[in-house]
Amino acid sequence: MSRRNAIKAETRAAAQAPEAELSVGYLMSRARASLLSGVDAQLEQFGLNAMQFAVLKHLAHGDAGTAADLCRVMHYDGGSMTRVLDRLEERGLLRRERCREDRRVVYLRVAPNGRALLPRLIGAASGVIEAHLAGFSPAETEMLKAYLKRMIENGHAAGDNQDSDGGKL
Amino acid sequence: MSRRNAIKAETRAAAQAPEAELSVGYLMSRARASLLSGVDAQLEQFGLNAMQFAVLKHLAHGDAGTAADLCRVMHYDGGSMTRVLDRLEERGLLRRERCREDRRVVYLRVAPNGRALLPRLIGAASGVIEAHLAGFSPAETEMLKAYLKRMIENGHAAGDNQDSDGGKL
DNA sequence: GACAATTACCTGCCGAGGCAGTAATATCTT
DNA sequence: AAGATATTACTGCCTCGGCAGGTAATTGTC
Repeated sequence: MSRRNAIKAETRAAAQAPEAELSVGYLMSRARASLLSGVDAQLEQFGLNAMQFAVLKHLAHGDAGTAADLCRVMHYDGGSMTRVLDRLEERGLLRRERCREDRRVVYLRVAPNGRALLPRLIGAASGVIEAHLAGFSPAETEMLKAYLKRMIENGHAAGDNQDSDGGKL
Repeated sequence: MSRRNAIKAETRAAAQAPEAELSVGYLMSRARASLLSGVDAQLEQFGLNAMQFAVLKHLAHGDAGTAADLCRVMHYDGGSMTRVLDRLEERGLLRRERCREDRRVVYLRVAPNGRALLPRLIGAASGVIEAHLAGFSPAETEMLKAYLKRMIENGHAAGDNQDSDGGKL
């Protein structure tokens, strides 16, 4: 009944209304959601989700050796990280090993299982990203990444959220 | 001392490893999170969050008149939408009005309160986005948006997630 | 008119992520 | 040495968003 498909479609050539930039955030949310759900769908066959995969990848790559490092590198919450690691350990893809010199620390080691699985995980996840970047020239992909990095740095500078990494990413 | 400092940091500058594209998703998540938390922080003074604001804006702009329309336009879950609308109604920014011809439908009307508040909300939210886009030329902003739209369409085509809109966006 | 299918809205449930607080350990200050 | 501070990992608690189910109302089919 009456359904008005009133999608205004935002005459794109027109003057920049003050809320015009809002669509950037909107588009980013949508693109990210599509990416994420695609990766999750691909990884479902392995019983993992995107976050668990990302953690495993960072660990295998040597980006971090402890949960705290991982949180700093990935800008991720410590409490949630504990639960992600629990899951990876349950799955037998990861081992926790208490450090002897500093008994607060728990070293994280990717189990052989996890290391063996990783290539397939990377393949599945990369496939989704590549599909989303279909038609992008390498230069365009780099441009997109550069834009995103600039936005992140701008947000960082604006103090919206802060953390004390050196800014190297 | 004898701490482990195992952070490798691995300046991986070049060579497109298969997981290189993964950083696109990573950067998008970070940029979006920064944007979102910034907007939420700005809107906190009004007792609203980004989603509630977005809904109010869409309604005021005439993009939708019912919850179902809103969900289609914003690609948002119906159950969650109910709760967002509950909150807006509690705050007195929105009125629900049952349709007489089709008693399933509830019309959503922005209350005078909400309409009066909206400019300030838009200002606060736009400020955050503008801060994140500092240094972007209009052409660059448009380029970024175009990239994001292409990614969304690609994801749509890949069937990662689907919905039956005409593909106009 | 009776039945199925669809639509709109709402509710319950679950996983995910952020935040605060805790216990254990290590480091710094006095 | 003793207390204050910091760090690591972990645990509740909260909100949010997606999904499945449920009810009411409309539409379509026979």
